[in-house]
Amino acid sequence: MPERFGRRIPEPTVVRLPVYQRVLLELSSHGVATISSAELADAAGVNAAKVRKDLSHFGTYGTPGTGYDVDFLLGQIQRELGTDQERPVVIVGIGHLGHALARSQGFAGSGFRLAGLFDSDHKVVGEQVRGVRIRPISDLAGVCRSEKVAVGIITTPAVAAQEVADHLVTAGVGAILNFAPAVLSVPSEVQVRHVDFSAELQVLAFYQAHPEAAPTREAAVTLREARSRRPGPALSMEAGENGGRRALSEGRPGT
Amino acid sequence: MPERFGRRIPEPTVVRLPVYQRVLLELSSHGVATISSAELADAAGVNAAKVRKDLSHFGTYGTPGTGYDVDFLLGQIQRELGTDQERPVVIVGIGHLGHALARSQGFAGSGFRLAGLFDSDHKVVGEQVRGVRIRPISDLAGVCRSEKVAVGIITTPAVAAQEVADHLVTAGVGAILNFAPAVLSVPSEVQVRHVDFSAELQVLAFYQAHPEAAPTREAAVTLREARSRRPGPALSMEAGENGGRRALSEGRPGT
DNA sequence: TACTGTGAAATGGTTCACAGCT
DNA sequence: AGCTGTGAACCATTTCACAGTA
Repeated sequence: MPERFGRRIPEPTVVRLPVYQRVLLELSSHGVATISSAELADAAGVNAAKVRKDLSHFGTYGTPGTGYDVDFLLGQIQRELGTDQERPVVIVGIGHLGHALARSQGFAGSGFRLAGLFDSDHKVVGEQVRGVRIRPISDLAGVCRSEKVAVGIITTPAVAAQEVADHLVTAGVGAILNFAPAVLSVPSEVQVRHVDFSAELQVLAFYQAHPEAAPTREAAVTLREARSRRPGPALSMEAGENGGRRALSEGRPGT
Repeated sequence: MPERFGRRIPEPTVVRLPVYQRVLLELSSHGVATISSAELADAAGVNAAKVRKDLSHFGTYGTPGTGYDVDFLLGQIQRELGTDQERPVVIVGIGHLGHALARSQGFAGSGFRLAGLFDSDHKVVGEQVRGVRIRPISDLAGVCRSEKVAVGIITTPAVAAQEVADHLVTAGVGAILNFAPAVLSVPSEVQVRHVDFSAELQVLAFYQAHPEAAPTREAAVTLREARSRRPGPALSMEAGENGGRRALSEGRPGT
């Protein structure tokens, strides 16, 4: 029996769920009906054991001898991730990056809704991005409370980040995605994730300068390659012209 | 003796290096002369043992009984990260995100130089961002080769990402920072790091929906708090008015 | 005394390998 | 025959705890 919750879910597992979700979404749109852990692993750039172990934390979703039903598994993952509900988020700091995130496609379809944009600069307050008005920081706490905002995104300069985080925490926001290059100090019950563009560049540069110190990476494979490297027809980009849903590696049709 | 290279450096260690660097940069600008592993750990949001183990991979930089010399340690970390050299990078896909990254401060001071901007859209080709002209993708390989580009940044839509990655690899670019929501398939000697904004949001949402499954986080502390929680004077924002460089937790002056 | 550097122990995540199901 | 789910083995990283040094 799978470990039906109460248990801790490893962070690396949770990080991989959105990747599986994306692959399954694409497979589903191509009319693929079932997929094995090995194929899903190829497409996600991980290995098959990891896929199976990851999924086993949530339930028994596969069928021995066949694999996983794409649409069913997709539904389960979306349920776990809460992609079905709409979580309100705010972005604080509407510079170029804040603008870019506000306009990105990452919200719709991933279960998030832009509940507010905030900036301290009087010159941008009042502007609209995607139909959402930019408000002054003084409105932040009020909006977070009234809209029950779950996640706050910080895209301010580093010097302002801690102050904004304090406002968010005070307003009851329980999760923060921080793009500012600063370490935030928040109560331990608040979740924080840090996205640091220049740190990522530096990590790449480091391993480039010291190849002998580099970890060995697992090679990923495109969906098309995942299919062609295993027995089965090539993955067509025109979804299922034969009408029926297919397994990713069923026997060649018409032979 | 510290393990003087040849050895593998754990990825988590490399990821923390830029964080230490940033903290030390700030300490240095405040005129702080020395810092203990415990204080650096507080400011970086990690624990002291981790700081010491991380640094031990590179050399013996500390002084028992005293701690680390801020400027010396900063210099060593910058040397390890190669922050002293200027690495040329290109950005492919100059939408809102590409624009934002091109304009960001993350390049200068982190050891990177914008060597080229590329987009497939004829409408933006020819525009300038930060004095760098946007060129067509057909110029990509040529520029990468002639400028010896080390790192390629992909900020295209997901569908274009693999094709761009192929171009970069062909042109000899050995490291890719991928912002597109797609798993890239590249030769194993090419380093890839993936920054996925909406996946990060989903991870936060997941742990918010399942608090019982959440990992327990280590609480960080601001530089100011790091100092005040330990015996010593408050960290002043006006750098060293007493002229001399100070330890972060030296005894109270004038008592 | 106060701190670093580091073996050794503990933890946590990954991979193996196979029993069991379809 | 083929593939899942999962204990057990393995490996990497973190944390402990302390000998050694300024």
